[in-house]
Amino acid sequence: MSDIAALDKSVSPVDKFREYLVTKGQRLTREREIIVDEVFSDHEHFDTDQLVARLSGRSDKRSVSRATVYRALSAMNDAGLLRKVARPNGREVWEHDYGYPQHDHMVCSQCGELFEFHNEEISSLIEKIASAQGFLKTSHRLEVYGTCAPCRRPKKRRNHKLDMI
Amino acid sequence: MSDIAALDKSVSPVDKFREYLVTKGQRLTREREIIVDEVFSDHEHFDTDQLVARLSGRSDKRSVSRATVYRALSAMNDAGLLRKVARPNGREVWEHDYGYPQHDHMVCSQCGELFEFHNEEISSLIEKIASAQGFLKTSHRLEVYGTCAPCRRPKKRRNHKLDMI
DNA sequence: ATGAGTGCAAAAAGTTTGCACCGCT
DNA sequence: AGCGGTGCAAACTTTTTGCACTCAT
Repeated sequence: MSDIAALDKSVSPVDKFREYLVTKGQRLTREREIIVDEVFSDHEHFDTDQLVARLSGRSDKRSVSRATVYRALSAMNDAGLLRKVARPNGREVWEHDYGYPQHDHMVCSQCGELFEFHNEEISSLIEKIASAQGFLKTSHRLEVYGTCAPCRRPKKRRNHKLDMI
Repeated sequence: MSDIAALDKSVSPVDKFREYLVTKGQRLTREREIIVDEVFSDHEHFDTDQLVARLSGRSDKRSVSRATVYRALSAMNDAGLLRKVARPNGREVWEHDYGYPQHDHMVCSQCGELFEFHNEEISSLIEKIASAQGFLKTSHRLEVYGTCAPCRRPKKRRNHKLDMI
């Protein structure tokens, strides 16, 4: 059901958002469209402030205020377009939840890098455990912490994102 | 190794904390001891503000300031006594990580209730996936979202924590 | 037209920090 | 004495909100 919709690439993120907004009696404004465009222009993880930096204070007609970005992200989250994920150092990060296969994350405590992985067994196992307790699962969030392969071989120093804070 | 220590009930949280502090050249002050006592007096999840409310502004000799509570929680986290977990509605919550068996959480989106569960299969599966990618796992955090059993039978209204915000 | 949406600035919420004073070792 | 710790208040960071104006339907 929702899985099918989520994998149906024929409906663009913007259209998906519009569909959601309609059901809520809300509108797809120019600002919201700009934000969706920007957010889905690549598959990178991003935090709210990064997005605000990219969108606000522009000189052209594609500038959006901080408040509107916050409001839009919240709506996109409710619409199923985005979800919040792992924080390499306490910060929340957004990622696409629509048109992107289900996956989880490994977070390197050394360099802060995020690694995505998908495993069917885990999903079904979680599903099984939940239903066994009468819990109706809608989603899950799994983060594995530790040290990534590159950081485990200390040949030379690598990019320590965590140090850059 | 660290698993063994974590399950060794002969070392109290306070002692565990002292051990950690010594290695850091820090001290187990009266305030820190009060905080550890309070935090380990029961197994409930709590947020920082709740703890501050219980500890600051007291008239007796067991009053601790907000800043000190924040500083102590951070240290206890580093010491392995506490860890942050699921936020039923965006808030971070603390729980015991020391002397308490590994477990994960199901979060009810309806009432906000947290349900703990433990499953060995999941842990080993995660372990397997991580090492397959050369990732050295130290810990994980899994949250399952959905609707809990009580909230699924809509006989009558129940405590909606989420509404109380 | 009309109700939702936007920008701006102020306010809230949550957490950190500078500093003078306190106390353990 | 010397260094870490505490309390307090100010500063910060991040997110939310009130309000007058704008715009999508």
